[in-house]
Amino acid sequence: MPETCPHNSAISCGNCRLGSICLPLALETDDVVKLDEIVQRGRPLQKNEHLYREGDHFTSVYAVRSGAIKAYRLTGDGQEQVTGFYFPGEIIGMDGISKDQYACSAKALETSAVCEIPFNRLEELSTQVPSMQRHFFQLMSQEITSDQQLITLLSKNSAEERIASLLISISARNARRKLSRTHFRLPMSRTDIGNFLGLTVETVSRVISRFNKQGLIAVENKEVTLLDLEGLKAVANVASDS
Amino acid sequence: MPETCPHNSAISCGNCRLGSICLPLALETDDVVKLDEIVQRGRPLQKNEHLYREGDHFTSVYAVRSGAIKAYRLTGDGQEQVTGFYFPGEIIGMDGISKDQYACSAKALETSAVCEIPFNRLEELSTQVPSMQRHFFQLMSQEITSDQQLITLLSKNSAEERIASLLISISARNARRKLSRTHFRLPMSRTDIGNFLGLTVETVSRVISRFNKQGLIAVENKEVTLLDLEGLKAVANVASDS
DNA sequence: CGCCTGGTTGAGAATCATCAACATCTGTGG
DNA sequence: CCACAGATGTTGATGATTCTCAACCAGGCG
Repeated sequence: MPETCPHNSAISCGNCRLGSICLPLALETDDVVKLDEIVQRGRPLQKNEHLYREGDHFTSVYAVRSGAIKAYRLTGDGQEQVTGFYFPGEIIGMDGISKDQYACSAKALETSAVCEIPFNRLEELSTQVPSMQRHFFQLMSQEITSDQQLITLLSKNSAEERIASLLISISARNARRKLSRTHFRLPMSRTDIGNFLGLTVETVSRVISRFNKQGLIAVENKEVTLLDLEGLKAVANVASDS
Repeated sequence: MPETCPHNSAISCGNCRLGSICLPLALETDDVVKLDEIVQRGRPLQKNEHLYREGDHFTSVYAVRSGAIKAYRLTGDGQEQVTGFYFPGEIIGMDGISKDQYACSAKALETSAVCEIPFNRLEELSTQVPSMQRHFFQLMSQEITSDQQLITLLSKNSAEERIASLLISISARNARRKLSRTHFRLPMSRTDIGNFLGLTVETVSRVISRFNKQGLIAVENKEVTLLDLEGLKAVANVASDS
C-alpha cells in the first residue's frame, strides 16, 4: 500500500475522518492519492476572517475541515442574506464556477480549517477519474437541492417551522459526523440565523425562548440541547426520518 | 464540413437557434456533432403533461426547445412549491443527479418541446471533451446562483418587489432569445406565480392590478406589456442593468 | 346553457417587523 | 481583577403587510 499522502505527513484525504462525507467518498485508494496531491491545506482561519469575498476571482472550492463557515451575499441596499452554513465535511464555493467569480462571500464563524481544492486541477482530475467527475456533479446537485429546500422553507413555513427545521438540520449534520444529535453549540449569532431564515433577530430570539419555555429545547446562549426531537420535528412539519 | 446532425435531418444542435444560450455554447464544431449524437428529440409535451415526476429514477437532463416548463415539489402537507420556470434554451433536471432520482416534478405549462440529454452519455462526453465538462459545471453553478437569488428575493423582499423582479427576469430572458423585452404572454397561472414567489393568489392578483393602475404595466389576462421598465426596476430594487 | 376553473376584489385576522428599552456577554485596558 | 464599552441578545408595545375567508366575475368546454 502506498504512502497515503506524499507531501504532508500529518493530514491527508486518506486518513481524514471526514472522508466518508467529503470528496473522497466514492474514490478508489489510488484515486484518493491523486486527490491528495492537488488539495492544499493552509493555516486556519480566525473567527470573522474571510475565505473569499463576493466578486473575487474564482480559483478553488473548499472543504471545511473544522469550525464553521457562513456564506452570504449583500443585497442592493446593503443587507446581508446568508445563503448557507457549512460544517466539517461540506464543500463551499461552487457558486463561483458559472461566472468565474464567487457569487457569495465566505466568512469563518469561529476558528476554522479548510482544504483548498484548486478548481482547474479538480477539472483535470475529473476527466481522468470518472468517479471523481460523477461525485463532483453529485455534490453540486446536492447544493441545488438543499437550496431548493431552503426556498420551500422560506416560502411556505412560519417562523417556528423555520427555526425548528434549522435546529433539526444541524442535529442531523452533527449525527453524520458522529457527534451528539441532541447537544451542540450554535456557531452563528442570532442575527445570522435571522439573515438565513428571512426573519428578524427579535423573532428568532422570541421563538427560541418559546421553544425553551415549552421544554422542546434547553438553551443557554449558544449552547443548545434538543430535549424533544420528535416534538421539534412535529413543529417543523417534517417527516420523522429527515 | 460534416453533416451537422447524422441522425435527424430536421433538427440539430448545430442549426439550433438556441445554441448560443444552451449547451453547445462553448463547443467546437465537431464537438457539437458529438453532442448531437447523444441528444434525443421526442414528441412534444402537451400542456400539463409531466416530463418527469419527483422520485422518478434520474436518467436525463432536458433542454427546453419551445414552450415553458415549471419545476415544483410537494411539501409534506401537499402544497406545491414551484422551484423554477424554464424557458427555451434553459436546462432542467440537474437536481436529480445527487440522489439518482429527480427532486422535483417537471410539467409543461403549454405545448413544449424538449431535447433529452441522457446523463450517462453526457458524463462520458464530458470526460472526452473538457470544454463540455466545464460548460456543464457552469450550468449547474448557474442553477445554484439563480436559486440563491430566489432565496434572497423570498427572504428580504416585499410582494411588490418579488413580482416586479419576476417580470423583469422574464423580460431579460426574452431579450436573450431576441424576443420582445416589453411584451409577452405569461405561460403560468397566477397560482403558479404565487407558489413560486411565496405569495397567495390573491396577493399576486392585487399587486398585478396595482401595477396596472399605476401604469407600470398593461395586463390583459396572461398578456403583459411592460410600459415602464425603469419604473419596474425601481420597484424591484435592482440595479438598472440586471 | 350551465358548470368548473381561474382570476379579481373586499373585509377582517394573524404573523411578523419595527421601534424602543433593557439585560447580558465579551473582551479590553486600567 | 475589576470596570467599562460595545456588541449581542431579550422582551414588550404597536403597526404594517400579507394571509384567510368569502363573494363575485369571466372565460372555456362539455
